[in-house]
Amino acid sequence: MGPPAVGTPLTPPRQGSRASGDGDWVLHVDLDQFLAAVEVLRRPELAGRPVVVGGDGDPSRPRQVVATASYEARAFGVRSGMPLRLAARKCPDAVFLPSDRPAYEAASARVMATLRSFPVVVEEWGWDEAFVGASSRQPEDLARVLQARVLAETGLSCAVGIGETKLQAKTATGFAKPGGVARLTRRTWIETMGDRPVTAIWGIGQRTAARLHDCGVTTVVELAMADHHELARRFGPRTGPYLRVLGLGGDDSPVLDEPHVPRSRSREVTFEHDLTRRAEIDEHVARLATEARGPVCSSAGGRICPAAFGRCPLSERLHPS
DNA sequence: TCTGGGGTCCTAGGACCC
DNA sequence: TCTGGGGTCCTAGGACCC
Ligand SMILES: Nc1ccn([C@H]2C[C@H](O)[C@@H](COP(=O)(O)OP(=O)(O)OP(=O)(O)O)O2)c(=O)n1
Ligand SMILES: [Mg+2]
Ligand SMILES: [Mg+2]
Repeated sequence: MGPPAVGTPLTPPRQGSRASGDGDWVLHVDLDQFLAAVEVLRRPELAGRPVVVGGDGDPSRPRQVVATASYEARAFGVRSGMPLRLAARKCPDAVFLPSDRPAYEAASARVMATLRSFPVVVEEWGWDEAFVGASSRQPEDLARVLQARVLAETGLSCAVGIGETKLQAKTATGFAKPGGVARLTRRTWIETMGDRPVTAIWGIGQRTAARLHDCGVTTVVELAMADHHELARRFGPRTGPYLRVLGLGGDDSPVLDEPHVPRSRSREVTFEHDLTRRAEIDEHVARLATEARGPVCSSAGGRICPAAFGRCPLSERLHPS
């Protein structure tokens, strides 16, 4: 989440048209151990076992990472983004599986279709999550109905967060994992999140946290109380004040049901051994560019990015043919 | 153990125009 | 002859997320 498209609301989250009017709620649905769950669905004998999905599924090969790990594998310390070989050390008995995008895309589509079958507004966010805008006296009841329907239709379980803002709902989902329902509101935001580090907020990572630390802001409540002039000076006229809005639990930006229109497409690959010959590099760059561009008649652009870890990635925008 | 691949949005700065 | 300020459009790169 970046700054709001227009203006810079400095007031605390307020009642919004769709987000937080009386009886209006934002729900955030996030599937549990998504890729691993999809794999277990097709191979039920894996249920209860540590499962690690990532790369080509061969943990003896370098330059591959974990996409996700089942909760059983997480108990051994395996996490998304971790080198596959490290995962194999931490959990030698895990079942390692290659990533199968088409299967996950199909599962994701079924989940989204299930959510859209309700009289609610659905905003997809990535493969395995969605914001749901709904009017409900008992949002927890609605959450459980959504969970039951998703499970019945797809065999997948999910957690649901409830809030007056997207940020509250998204954050609440973390407390609902796995399979549960949790609510976070303006009233409970500071008591729940106040003492946590600013990185607990969706959209604030290590770099921003380090810069905030330089101006004495470490926790969420400190961010919520920070001087927005100071933040504006350090982070810019839009980003600075918006950071404080995040500290306060987010704004009333609505759940949008517009069909997702991809902004970009890209292809990139990391080679087991660095490429050294110029001709070889050119060959792969050309191939990736062609793949990114897609079918001849496609009107989408894309990026190529010949890069090595720790070096400068180079990229260039491609244009519709 | 040695760090993927696919995205999103924002900002800075250059080109160009008035 | 030099210069200003503002606006729009574009891209590379940064930061973040799943
Ligand atoms: N660094 C990451 C993080 C996530 N993913 C993929 C694999 C995950 O299965 C999926 C969803 O991400 P989540 O953060 O929602 O993680 P999970 O759904 O796997 O687990 P959780 O139950 O914690 O949501 O996105 C990935 O490829 N690389
Ligand atoms: Mg998930
Ligand atoms: Mg997710």
